[in-house]
Amino acid sequence: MSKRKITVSQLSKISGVSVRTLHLYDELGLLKPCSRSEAGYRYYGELEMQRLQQVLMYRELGFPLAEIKRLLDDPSKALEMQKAAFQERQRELDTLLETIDETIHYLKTKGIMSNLEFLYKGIPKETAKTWRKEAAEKWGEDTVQKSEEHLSDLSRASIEALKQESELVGKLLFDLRFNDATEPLVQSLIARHYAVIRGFWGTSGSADLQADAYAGLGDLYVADERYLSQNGQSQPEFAAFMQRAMKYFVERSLR
Amino acid sequence: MSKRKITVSQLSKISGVSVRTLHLYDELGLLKPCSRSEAGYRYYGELEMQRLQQVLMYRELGFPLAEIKRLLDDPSKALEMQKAAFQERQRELDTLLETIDETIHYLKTKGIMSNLEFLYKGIPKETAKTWRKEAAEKWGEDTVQKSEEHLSDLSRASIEALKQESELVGKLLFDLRFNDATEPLVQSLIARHYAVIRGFWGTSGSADLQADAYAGLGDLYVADERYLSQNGQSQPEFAAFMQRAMKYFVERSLR
DNA sequence: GTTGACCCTCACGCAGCGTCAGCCCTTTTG
DNA sequence: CAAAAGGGCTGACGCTGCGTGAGGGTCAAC
Repeated sequence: MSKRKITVSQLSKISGVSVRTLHLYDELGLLKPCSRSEAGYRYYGELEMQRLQQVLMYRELGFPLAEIKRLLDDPSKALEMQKAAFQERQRELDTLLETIDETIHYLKTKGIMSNLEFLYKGIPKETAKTWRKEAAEKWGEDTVQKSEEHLSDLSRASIEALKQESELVGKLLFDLRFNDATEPLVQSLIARHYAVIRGFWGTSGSADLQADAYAGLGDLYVADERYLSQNGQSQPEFAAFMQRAMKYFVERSLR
Repeated sequence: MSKRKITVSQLSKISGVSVRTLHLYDELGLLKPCSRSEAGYRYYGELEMQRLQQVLMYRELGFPLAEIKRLLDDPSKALEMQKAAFQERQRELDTLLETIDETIHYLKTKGIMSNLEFLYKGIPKETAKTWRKEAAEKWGEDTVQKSEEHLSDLSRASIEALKQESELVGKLLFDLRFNDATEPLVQSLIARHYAVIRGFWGTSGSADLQADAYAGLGDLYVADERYLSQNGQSQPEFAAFMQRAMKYFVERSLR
């Protein structure tokens, strides 16, 4: 039973929030010190630290302070709040999936997909659906062992894949850096690169703006060699190649 | 050349921002109407709509309005802003990877990993590194065709995998719903379930709080049958099973 | 007793809007 | 043709979640 009380600044240092914030939380009744000295000094105990953790957790989830107070003061609301957080996450994932669908649709209608098709010949048009089915088959065989082998990989994979993909596309393009920037193979890879970059950026903004931004990135590659350096070696001719290819891609396929 | 001008409320409806916001942006010089009627009415044209899109794009990326104005008014700053956006995304991905590492580390030190190991026997301890290597080998053979087959899958996969994983774990647990909630196999799957849920929620908050939240989720499953319903059929005994298993897991492994 | 390092309470300021109020303009309706 | 309805305009104040002082007490050490 640690009985030690802690001052504002100490709590501030421990928790990472400012003293001012603690003052405010006190004022709002969100986090009151467990005791005060005669001089008015605030002292916090174990329970207060726990409560602060809770406050910060919900704050991170985007809850307004007033709501956090309600939730923490009325424990019967606990279920509600779990629900909200959970559904929020679900919604985010759904919209992410939607934007990917939109991107694909966008690429198709803009005629870029036809460009890509020569790479994908042998694979049916509805790549997305194919992917879904393959995944379903792959993961459908739910013998415990087999599935479990993949299990721990997946959440890592989900993020890692994004980085890997970007690296892969970069690698392929690097190998082609002495080719003509306008030839179909290069351009189809650039289209893929574009999609990946959109993935990194998020997908807000109109098509036009994305195009501008993408073209700008090509200039950036030339201006700042760090972006495309490999093993610490800058690759000026690769940068120039990318700039040409991206520019051509924007002109031809995105306008 | 569409010459049609548009009023505030119309632009508001199209773009989804409030009229007040448009007024504010005008005042700040962020988005001025292309013309005004004698009565002072604001009229916006094509260019203004495009500019608004840009503003909203950078706003979504978290740029303050003042900075957005600087960026858009001074085209020479374009490179800087691309840089910022790009690095921001990179940083987010990095921290995501970190939190996953932390989670794994956390599970290990808490002794849960030892629980899981019986499922992973045959696979070395450093699952993460193994995964990295496997991926490198798999994608290292960079003959264009082979790699390209996976390419379009990846960005979908990254998000889909998270959902798939959660569904898979749920499915496995469902098949075990008549078993004892405390037996090792069930508990190791629950541990996985816990990790996935953390993934959905994000990973803020202390270990204690996450534990509380997780236990609470178990209650939620029982309280609201929609969470665990399959094909529209609610599964009360499954919910009860999950509640037992999760509760036991929290008591045994997280306290 | 004095010097710092703390602590306190106002109180103002900031972004990014929401939300009136009070008034003018334009379009529709009777 | 006039009146009502529906926008639009410009202030101006409010809100959240703090940062950043000012002005002043307190506490431990020297």
